[in-house]
Amino acid sequence: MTGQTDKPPAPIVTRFAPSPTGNLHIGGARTALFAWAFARKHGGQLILRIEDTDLARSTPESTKGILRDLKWLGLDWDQGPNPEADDPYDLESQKGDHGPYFQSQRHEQGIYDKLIQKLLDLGLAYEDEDAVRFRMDKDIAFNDVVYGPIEVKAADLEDFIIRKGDKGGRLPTFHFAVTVDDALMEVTHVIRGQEHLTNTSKHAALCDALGFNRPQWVHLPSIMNADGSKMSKRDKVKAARKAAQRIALDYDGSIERAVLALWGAWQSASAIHLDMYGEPNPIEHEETEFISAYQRFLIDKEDNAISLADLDILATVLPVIKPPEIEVDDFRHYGYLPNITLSYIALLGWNPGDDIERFDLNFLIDNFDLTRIGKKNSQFDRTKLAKFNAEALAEMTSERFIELLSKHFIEFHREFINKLGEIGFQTFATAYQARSQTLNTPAELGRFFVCADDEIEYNAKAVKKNLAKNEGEGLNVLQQFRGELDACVDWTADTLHSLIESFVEKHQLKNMGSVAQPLRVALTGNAVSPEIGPTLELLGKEAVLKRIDRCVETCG
RNA sequence: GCCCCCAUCGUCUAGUGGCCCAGGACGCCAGGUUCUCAUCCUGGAAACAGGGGUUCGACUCCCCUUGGGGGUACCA
Repeated sequence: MTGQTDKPPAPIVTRFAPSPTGNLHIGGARTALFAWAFARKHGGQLILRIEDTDLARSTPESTKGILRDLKWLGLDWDQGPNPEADDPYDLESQKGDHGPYFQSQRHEQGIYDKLIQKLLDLGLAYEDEDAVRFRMDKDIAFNDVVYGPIEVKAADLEDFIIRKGDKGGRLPTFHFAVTVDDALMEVTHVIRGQEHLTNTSKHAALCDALGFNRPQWVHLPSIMNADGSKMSKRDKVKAARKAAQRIALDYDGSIERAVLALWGAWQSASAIHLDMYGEPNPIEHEETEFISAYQRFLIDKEDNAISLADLDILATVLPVIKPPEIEVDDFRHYGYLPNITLSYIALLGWNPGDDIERFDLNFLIDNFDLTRIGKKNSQFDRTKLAKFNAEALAEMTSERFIELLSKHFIEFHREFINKLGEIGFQTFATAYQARSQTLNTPAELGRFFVCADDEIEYNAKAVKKNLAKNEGEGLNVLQQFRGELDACVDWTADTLHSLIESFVEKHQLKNMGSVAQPLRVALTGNAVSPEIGPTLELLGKEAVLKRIDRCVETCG
């Protein structure tokens, strides 16, 4: 009996190894997702390792941000920093037997220096001023699971730095640290972005020199912008700056005057808020804070990415700024659901092989397969994501939708909750569920629910079509129906709906729209709102009558 | 410049020599349902980058061109 041949298969170990130089990018999220799905599919392990060997750019805040973003997405890991720990750097709290999981800490433990010395002793590396270089003098061939066999000739290779000099704190470079850590942590599958494909020859050579087994390399095609350019956080700055410059140009190109005008707008908006709610605007800014945020993003330095906090400050008075979603946190901000975002990005470069596109994470785990990863870069299609998101929002129970929406609004659109109250907010949520692409949609479309009654601006086209046409037919209906509303004692959606129905019948009007449309213009300034019943109920009798009177006065 | 990689509807993709006058999804267009918007239903337009080979037969294999991406850092 030779049971020996039936060795248990080697456990799969994957890792996600971001460098903490900013928030988690949507491309990074997909890399993490694939590493996660592959490990889960095979009952293996996922390691989270923080590659903070760039002293100048790495920050603890970025590490925390990445942990937060992964948590929001719902991705977990078996080894690495503990997301629940107050200080993720704390050695005691890190999970796993192959720690520490921060490269800066591994460096402090001498892990890299010991192996660099070994290479030096073997004559495979040499000192170059205060740095150390590795000799690349042989042809290198390796296999990539996605891209197949790759060969690089020695002539095209150069000796490269494996340990930085004093300037870089004598830390190992990325190439050295990844190779060593992947081997020491017993990683079997290195899943990462395609930008590392060419450099993999360095890692293969290093593995050989150090006597490590080479892992399986799995390089993923890149995710690009809709115009085919590389998707990067700079896009956000570009969009914001463009909008800001457009505004500045409206003020004779004088930035100082644009800033003053914006600040004025901000202050009057705050005053209105105080007037409406009897309490100060929950988002408060100092004048200096506001101006410096504005100036920071006008500075023409693309690497200097604007912070989300700065954007928030500006976005409160610059509704025109809607930067493209690039980072995971942006998607949260704009109200996309984490699981939908994940299943959508899974489709960028991977598919289950049949026509199934709507699937959940369990389906992904069951069906994920490295051989079905494509080679072509793909462009990120926000419209398609939005559609998937809208479907998910529409399908869920209204209880669930209310729960998610109120969570989102407490964080980002507090004023709606303050104004509508708990019960009103539920009605509001239900009214918008089927109309929402994201959790932000109700805030965008339902602005009129929270603005002051005398703040409604009447859209000329809507007025013409629904009020003025046929010698003021709509206006007449509006005035007549106002009497019915004034007399209404049971101010609920159902009653109000019936009220319109019987009014239509009594006056032999064409349909509900004959009343609902003039009402919409009076209440919202436009011809669009949720169903008229709930809209009336939410606004309340007093506001409805006030708005009708003002509309008749203004448009009559 | 040099090196590596990639190439099917606008976009994400299915397709591994005959099942393909190329299928699905998002978007788009037209019509229908509807109090507006959205949803929903029905239908439609829309692609194998170009040129050479190989083969009885190429979207599928090979070569070239073109286009795109990446690398060429004491960034990762």
